[in-house]
Amino acid sequence: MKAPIVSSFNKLPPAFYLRRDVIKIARELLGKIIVTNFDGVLTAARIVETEAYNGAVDKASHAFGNRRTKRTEVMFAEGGIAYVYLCYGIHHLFNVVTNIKDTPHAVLVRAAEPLIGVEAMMERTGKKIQDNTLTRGPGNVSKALGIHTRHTGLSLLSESLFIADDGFKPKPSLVGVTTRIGVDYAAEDALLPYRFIVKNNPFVSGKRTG
DNA sequence: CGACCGATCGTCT
DNA sequence: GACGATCGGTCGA
Repeated sequence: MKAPIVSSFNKLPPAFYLRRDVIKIARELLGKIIVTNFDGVLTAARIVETEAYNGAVDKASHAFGNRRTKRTEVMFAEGGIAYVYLCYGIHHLFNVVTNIKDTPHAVLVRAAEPLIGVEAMMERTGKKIQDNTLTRGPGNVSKALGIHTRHTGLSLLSESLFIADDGFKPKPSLVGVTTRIGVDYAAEDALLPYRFIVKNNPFVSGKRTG
Protein backbone atom coordinates (compact mmCIF):
# COMPACT_ATOMS: atom_id res chain seq x y z
CA MET A 1 0.00 0.00 0.00
CA LYS A 2 1.23 3.39 -0.97
CA ALA A 3 2.36 5.81 1.70
CA PRO A 4 0.21 8.95 1.83
CA ILE A 5 1.87 12.32 1.48
CA VAL A 6 2.09 13.59 5.02
CA SER A 7 3.44 16.98 4.03
CA SER A 8 0.05 17.75 2.54
CA PHE A 9 -1.33 17.88 6.07
CA ASN A 10 -1.65 21.38 7.41
CA LYS A 11 -0.31 21.62 10.95
CA LEU A 12 -2.52 23.59 13.30
CA PRO A 13 -0.72 26.88 14.04
CA PRO A 14 0.36 27.97 17.53
CA ALA A 15 -2.50 30.48 17.60
CA PHE A 16 -4.99 27.60 17.59
CA TYR A 17 -3.68 26.37 20.94
CA LEU A 18 -3.05 29.72 22.58
CA ARG A 19 -6.69 30.77 22.80
CA ARG A 20 -8.37 31.14 26.18
CA ASP A 21 -11.50 29.05 25.62
CA VAL A 22 -10.50 25.42 26.16
CA ILE A 23 -14.12 24.30 25.76
CA LYS A 24 -14.24 25.77 22.27
CA ILE A 25 -10.88 24.25 21.41
CA ALA A 26 -12.04 20.81 22.57
CA ARG A 27 -15.01 21.07 20.24
CA GLU A 28 -12.88 22.30 17.35
CA LEU A 29 -10.42 19.43 17.74
CA LEU A 30 -13.14 17.05 16.55
CA GLY A 31 -12.26 16.15 12.97
CA LYS A 32 -8.61 17.19 13.28
CA ILE A 33 -5.87 14.63 12.64
CA ILE A 34 -3.23 13.41 15.08
CA VAL A 35 -0.08 12.44 13.20
CA THR A 36 2.80 10.57 14.79
CA ASN A 37 6.07 9.59 13.19
CA PHE A 38 8.12 7.77 15.81
CA ASP A 39 11.11 5.70 14.73
CA GLY A 40 10.10 5.97 11.10
CA VAL A 41 6.62 4.56 11.70
CA LEU A 42 3.89 6.84 10.39
CA THR A 43 0.43 6.69 11.92
CA ALA A 44 -2.50 9.12 11.81
CA ALA A 45 -6.03 9.18 13.15
CA ARG A 46 -8.96 11.60 13.04
CA ILE A 47 -10.17 12.81 16.44
CA VAL A 48 -13.80 11.90 17.21
CA GLU A 49 -14.01 12.40 20.99
CA THR A 50 -12.46 14.99 23.33
CA GLU A 51 -12.82 16.34 26.85
CA ALA A 52 -11.92 19.83 28.08
CA TYR A 53 -10.11 20.27 31.42
CA ASN A 54 -10.48 23.84 32.56
CA GLY A 55 -7.40 24.27 34.71
CA ALA A 56 -7.33 25.85 38.15
CA VAL A 57 -11.10 26.15 38.59
CA ASP A 58 -11.94 22.61 37.42
CA LYS A 59 -12.04 19.97 40.15
CA ALA A 60 -11.59 17.24 37.54
CA SER A 61 -8.31 18.73 36.34
CA HIS A 62 -4.94 17.58 37.63
CA ALA A 63 -4.11 21.28 37.82
CA PHE A 64 -7.08 22.18 40.03
CA GLY A 65 -6.19 25.01 42.38
CA ASN A 66 -3.09 25.67 40.27
CA ARG A 67 -1.49 22.57 41.71
CA ARG A 68 2.02 22.38 40.33
CA THR A 69 3.83 19.09 40.55
CA LYS A 70 6.46 17.45 38.44
CA ARG A 71 3.68 15.70 36.53
CA THR A 72 1.38 18.69 35.99
CA GLU A 73 4.10 21.23 35.27
CA VAL A 74 3.82 20.86 31.50
CA MET A 75 0.22 22.03 31.65
CA PHE A 76 1.47 25.40 32.90
CA ALA A 77 3.61 25.91 29.82
CA GLU A 78 2.41 27.75 26.73
CA GLY A 79 -0.25 25.89 24.70
CA GLY A 80 0.71 23.68 21.79
CA ILE A 81 2.49 20.84 23.57
CA ALA A 82 1.51 17.37 24.73
CA TYR A 83 0.61 16.42 28.29
CA VAL A 84 0.93 12.64 28.60
CA TYR A 85 0.49 10.92 31.95
CA LEU A 86 0.23 7.38 33.21
CA CYS A 87 -3.23 6.27 34.32
CA TYR A 88 -3.80 3.18 36.49
CA GLY A 89 -0.15 2.29 36.00
CA ILE A 90 -0.92 1.03 32.52
CA HIS A 91 -2.41 3.60 30.19
CA HIS A 92 -0.66 6.60 28.72
CA LEU A 93 -3.29 9.31 28.23
CA PHE A 94 -2.67 12.01 25.63
CA ASN A 95 -3.75 15.61 26.23
CA VAL A 96 -3.35 18.80 24.21
CA VAL A 97 -2.11 21.70 26.36
CA THR A 98 -3.83 25.01 25.55
CA ASN A 99 -3.89 28.68 26.57
CA ILE A 100 -1.01 30.96 27.48
CA LYS A 101 1.78 30.24 29.93
CA ASP A 102 0.67 29.67 33.54
CA THR A 103 -2.94 28.86 32.60
CA PRO A 104 -3.02 25.05 32.79
CA HIS A 105 -5.74 24.15 30.32
CA ALA A 106 -5.78 20.81 28.51
CA VAL A 107 -7.91 18.70 26.17
CA LEU A 108 -7.96 14.92 26.58
CA VAL A 109 -8.25 13.01 23.32
CA ARG A 110 -10.54 10.07 24.06
CA ALA A 111 -11.11 8.47 20.67
CA ALA A 112 -10.04 8.67 17.04
CA GLU A 113 -10.60 7.01 13.71
CA PRO A 114 -7.52 5.41 12.11
CA LEU A 115 -6.40 6.94 8.79
CA ILE A 116 -2.82 5.86 8.24
CA GLY A 117 -0.76 2.97 9.55
CA VAL A 118 -3.48 0.60 10.69
CA GLU A 119 -1.06 -2.31 10.60
CA ALA A 120 1.39 -0.51 12.87
CA MET A 121 -1.47 0.32 15.23
CA MET A 122 -2.48 -3.32 15.38
CA GLU A 123 1.07 -4.32 16.11
CA ARG A 124 1.40 -1.74 18.90
CA THR A 125 -1.89 -2.72 20.52
CA GLY A 126 -1.48 -6.44 19.95
CA LYS A 127 -4.88 -6.67 18.31
CA LYS A 128 -5.25 -9.42 15.76
CA ILE A 129 -8.36 -8.15 14.06
CA GLN A 130 -9.15 -4.61 13.00
CA ASP A 131 -12.22 -3.33 14.78
CA ASN A 132 -13.60 -0.26 16.51
CA THR A 133 -11.63 -0.89 19.67
CA LEU A 134 -8.31 -0.13 17.96
CA THR A 135 -8.49 3.59 18.79
CA ARG A 136 -11.55 3.62 21.06
CA GLY A 137 -10.88 5.14 24.48
CA PRO A 138 -7.95 7.34 25.55
CA GLY A 139 -5.68 4.46 26.49
CA ASN A 140 -6.12 2.82 23.14
CA VAL A 141 -5.61 6.05 21.17
CA SER A 142 -2.20 6.57 22.73
CA LYS A 143 -1.21 2.94 22.42
CA ALA A 144 -2.16 2.76 18.74
CA LEU A 145 -0.39 6.01 17.91
CA GLY A 146 2.69 5.12 19.95
CA ILE A 147 2.28 8.05 22.34
CA HIS A 148 4.05 7.47 25.68
CA THR A 149 4.67 9.41 28.87
CA ARG A 150 8.17 10.07 27.54
CA HIS A 151 6.51 12.39 25.02
CA THR A 152 5.02 14.70 27.62
CA GLY A 153 6.11 18.27 26.92
CA LEU A 154 6.76 17.53 23.26
CA SER A 155 5.68 20.27 20.85
CA LEU A 156 2.63 19.58 18.72
CA LEU A 157 4.42 21.29 15.88
CA SER A 158 7.28 18.83 15.90
CA GLU A 159 7.92 16.43 13.04
CA SER A 160 7.29 13.34 15.11
CA LEU A 161 4.03 14.51 16.68
CA PHE A 162 1.57 17.09 15.41
CA ILE A 163 -2.10 17.80 14.84
CA ALA A 164 -3.23 18.57 11.32
CA ASP A 165 -6.27 20.11 9.64
CA ASP A 166 -7.30 18.73 6.28
CA GLY A 167 -10.37 20.93 6.09
CA PHE A 168 -12.79 18.31 7.35
CA LYS A 169 -15.32 19.40 9.94
CA PRO A 170 -18.09 17.26 11.42
CA LYS A 171 -21.52 18.71 10.72
CA PRO A 172 -22.72 20.73 13.73
CA SER A 173 -25.78 18.51 13.97
CA LEU A 174 -23.48 15.52 14.45
CA VAL A 175 -21.53 17.03 17.34
CA GLY A 176 -22.73 15.71 20.70
CA VAL A 177 -22.02 17.24 24.12
CA THR A 178 -22.08 15.29 27.39
CA THR A 179 -20.53 15.17 30.83
CA ARG A 180 -17.02 13.77 31.12
CA ILE A 181 -16.17 10.13 31.71
CA GLY A 182 -14.67 8.81 34.93
CA VAL A 183 -14.55 12.07 36.88
CA ASP A 184 -17.23 11.43 39.50
CA TYR A 185 -14.75 12.47 42.17
CA ALA A 186 -14.98 16.05 40.85
CA ALA A 187 -18.31 16.69 42.62
CA GLU A 188 -20.34 19.40 40.88
CA ASP A 189 -17.72 19.80 38.16
CA ALA A 190 -18.47 16.24 37.05
CA LEU A 191 -21.73 17.65 35.70
CA LEU A 192 -20.10 20.14 33.33
CA PRO A 193 -20.82 19.57 29.60
CA TYR A 194 -17.17 19.31 28.63
CA ARG A 195 -17.13 16.13 26.53
CA PHE A 196 -17.51 16.37 22.76
CA ILE A 197 -18.22 13.50 20.42
CA VAL A 198 -18.99 12.83 16.79
CA LYS A 199 -22.41 11.21 16.98
CA ASN A 200 -22.82 7.73 15.54
CA ASN A 201 -19.09 7.29 15.15
CA PRO A 202 -18.25 3.71 16.17
CA PHE A 203 -14.90 4.67 17.70
CA VAL A 204 -16.46 6.91 20.36
CA SER A 205 -16.07 5.43 23.86
CA GLY A 206 -18.52 5.18 26.72
CA LYS A 207 -22.27 4.94 26.55
CA ARG A 208 -23.27 8.58 26.80
CA THR A 209 -24.25 9.43 23.25
CA GLY A 210 -25.24 13.04 23.78
C1' DC B 1 -26.73 -6.03 28.08
C1' DG B 2 -24.67 -4.71 33.19
C1' DA B 3 -21.69 -5.44 37.19
C1' DC B 4 -17.50 -6.61 38.73
C1' DC B 5 -12.58 -7.44 38.88
C1' DG B 6 -7.56 -7.68 38.15
C1' DA B 7 -3.62 -5.56 36.01
C1' DT B 8 0.25 -2.34 37.31
C1' DC B 9 3.05 1.82 38.76
C1' DG B 10 4.04 6.87 39.08
C1' DT B 11 2.47 10.34 41.90
C1' DC B 12 1.23 12.60 45.92
C1' DT B 13 -0.12 12.35 50.98
C1' DG C 1 0.56 3.48 51.42
C1' DA C 2 -3.58 4.70 48.65
C1' DC C 3 -5.26 5.75 44.47
C1' DG C 4 -6.41 6.84 39.69
C1' DA C 5 -9.27 11.43 33.24
C1' DT C 6 -8.71 2.78 31.77
C1' DC C 7 -9.22 -1.71 29.54
C1' DG C 8 -10.56 -6.26 28.60
C1' DG C 9 -12.18 -10.26 30.31
C1' DT C 10 -15.65 -12.95 32.92
C1' DC C 11 -19.92 -13.96 34.97
C1' DG C 12 -24.85 -13.79 35.51
C1' DA C 13 -29.48 -12.26 34.02
